[in-house]
Amino acid sequence: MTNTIAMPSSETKPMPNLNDAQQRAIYHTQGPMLVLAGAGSGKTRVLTHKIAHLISQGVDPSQILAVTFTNKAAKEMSHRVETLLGKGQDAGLWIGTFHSICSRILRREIGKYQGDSGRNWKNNFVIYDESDSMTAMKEAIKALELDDKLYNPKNIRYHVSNLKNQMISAFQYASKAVDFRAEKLARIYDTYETILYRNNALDFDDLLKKTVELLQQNPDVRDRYHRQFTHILVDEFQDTNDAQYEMVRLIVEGCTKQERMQLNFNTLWQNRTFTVVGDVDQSIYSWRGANFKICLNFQHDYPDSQMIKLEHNYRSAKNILQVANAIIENNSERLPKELISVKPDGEKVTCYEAKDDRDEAFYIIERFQKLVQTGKYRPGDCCILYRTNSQSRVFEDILMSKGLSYTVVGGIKFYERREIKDVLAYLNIVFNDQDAFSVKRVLNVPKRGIGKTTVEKLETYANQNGISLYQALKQVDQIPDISGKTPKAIGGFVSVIENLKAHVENTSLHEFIIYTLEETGYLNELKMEDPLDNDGRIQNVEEFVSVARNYLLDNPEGDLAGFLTQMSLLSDIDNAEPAENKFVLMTMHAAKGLEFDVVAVAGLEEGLFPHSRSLSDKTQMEEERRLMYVGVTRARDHLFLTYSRRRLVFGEFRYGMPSRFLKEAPQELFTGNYTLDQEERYGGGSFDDDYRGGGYKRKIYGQRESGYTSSRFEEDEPPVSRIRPKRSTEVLKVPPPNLFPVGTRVQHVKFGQGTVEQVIGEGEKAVYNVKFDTIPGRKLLDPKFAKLEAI
DNA sequence: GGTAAATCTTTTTTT
DNA sequence: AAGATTTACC
Repeated sequence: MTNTIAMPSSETKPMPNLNDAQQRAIYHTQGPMLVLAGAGSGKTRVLTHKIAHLISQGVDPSQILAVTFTNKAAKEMSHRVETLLGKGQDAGLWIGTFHSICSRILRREIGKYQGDSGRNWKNNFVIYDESDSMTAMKEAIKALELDDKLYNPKNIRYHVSNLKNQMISAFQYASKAVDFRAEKLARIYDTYETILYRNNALDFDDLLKKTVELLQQNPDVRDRYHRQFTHILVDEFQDTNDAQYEMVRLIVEGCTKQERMQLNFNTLWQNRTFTVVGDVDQSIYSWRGANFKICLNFQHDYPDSQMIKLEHNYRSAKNILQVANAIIENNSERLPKELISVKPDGEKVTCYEAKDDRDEAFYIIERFQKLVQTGKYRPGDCCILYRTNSQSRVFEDILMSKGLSYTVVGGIKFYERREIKDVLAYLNIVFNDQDAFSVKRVLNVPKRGIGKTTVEKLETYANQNGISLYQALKQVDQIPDISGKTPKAIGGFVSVIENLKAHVENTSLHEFIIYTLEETGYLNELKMEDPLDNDGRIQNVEEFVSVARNYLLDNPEGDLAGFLTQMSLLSDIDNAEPAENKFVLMTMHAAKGLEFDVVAVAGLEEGLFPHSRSLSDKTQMEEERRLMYVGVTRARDHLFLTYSRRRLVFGEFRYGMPSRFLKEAPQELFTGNYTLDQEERYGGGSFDDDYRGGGYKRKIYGQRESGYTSSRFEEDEPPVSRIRPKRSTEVLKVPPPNLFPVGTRVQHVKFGQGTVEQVIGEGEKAVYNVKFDTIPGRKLLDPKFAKLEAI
């Protein structure tokens, strides 16, 4: 980093190493501004310098609100501001994700929030993650005695989440319900809300929605934050959703949407900064409610806003950037822009066709090793990117077998592990004993002899008497049906919790967690279960204690509330320690905002990337393409793009065609063994015969021969697909292999037209998973029996 | 109420 | 193929 520059004392003395557009973005501090910042254009630098500039101009840090996309980005940004200004100079700055900023506001103000049907949360609310929210949704559907086949909890949760992101309440949704199903949905939504309310819990979407409603309902609260935050900056603006935008708008303008008409923007913008930074081409979270049209509409919402484009890319070699530019040009919904690379051409982009997923992993890892051997790169500079988390497995297997160390970012998150959730459940109960989910989770962990039927009786009693589950536990003696040893066991649990409650005040956080682990007998049970800690559970629990200790070191004022909040909102990427001796693996979503010298994008196959769920929808396909753009633009020096002819999914081989994204790039920028042309691929001959080696290509091929022998022979002739073993001996007309590759449009006599989403099994035994346009769900069809025609 | 066996489900991306 | 969840039996 070249950030050893002193801050200028006035606006007339520009900072060195910043280009003209960057400087204009930094020094414009009056009024709204949209910064369209392409990948690698120094967006983070602009934001940090702008914050530092504001503070150096006398703005109190507590007047600045900076919103980032991840907690890690927040941490990094405040660190960089400190580097620019000196330690502690940024004290009081509000910086964090929308979710963490909203929790901070709600912890203070939720008492003033008026929920529907008089539901008023208390400030010791707990935050439910996706799985808790899922449990609540299942409970809601069950409570209404609805069939969870017809009302799929996952589906409905997704639907409710979307409604919340659009600020639509159950009540509002019910009033507009047009059919029977919508009415039921509204009922489920409302029941779900009731369950969360009874547990004094909020889900992720509530953090945003309830903050917005709080600000709408209370002019005094709104005005307080409006006065405080005179300088607001939002990063990754293209991934903002409606609720988030409305929250920012409420604080920036200090008025409701209705009052907005009378607002005098001329006076509003005096000494007020509102800067949003984004790149429409990198909008990859629409499935989470993000709406990049907010970005496109910004100038319409704020006609007096300034707009600045950062179009110089300081990150990627020219060849890499050209590939990215060529691919993204295939999107129609975008603001035209061409990123200009300031770096040399660099090497050609390598495109590799692997025999299978293992071959692909071997190839990438060996190429990475070669680059590390040159001494120019460390393993930590090399990153493997993929579409789905499940793809990490093959890479991990092979890295492990080679004895190489690696970090997987994402996937199973630390705090989603069973033992961590158990400990967190105890802490949650101490903090908020209304949280019935946590009570249920650990009531019998460690085993206390309290079973399912007992829990059901307790719940019934609690519901009948309008008390919380924990209150019911306390009154167990008055519940007629529970007898024998059970009341004593329950009493034991209650006294453990009461004992913990008595200790929480005067014990430091990590000591309290250790106390909890011992007092509850949880640690003992772990030790009994697995004395050698083969599963690493004890280690994870110990790690958790360290997490708490670190939290206290970072936040000297921190308490249980703050710790629990942070634990709920922390994502895996936030914890990812940059270790220079470890290869990095992650999804392209997780890679947003990061950069690496060496990058491989793996699994470039139709149906995987672009994902099968996006094949038939133009909007979704464009989002996949933006994701590809994000992946490619992570690379500084070297880029590998790979795909496999077949891959093991759910224990079956699946066949795919090379991703369309590869074909969208100018082929003269590629090198490698690829064959993207379908006619050539199926014109006859095996893959190996088909190989047309040139100098460089042959070298790769040679490596492959020597390096991947074991994988080639072990897997070359896989056991016959098990999908249709019974009929396989019958003499039938055999369709050629991959008659209908993934993505093919097909016609069926009965079902009409559809798209092939998967090919399961090999050649003649292949069956095709087809999504028909008019029928919900997918149909598994065998062309030997079903009349299928490509159209 | 607890265990072992059988069966179902998973893989889109995440605050 | 692996994990989670449900069921069957003690």
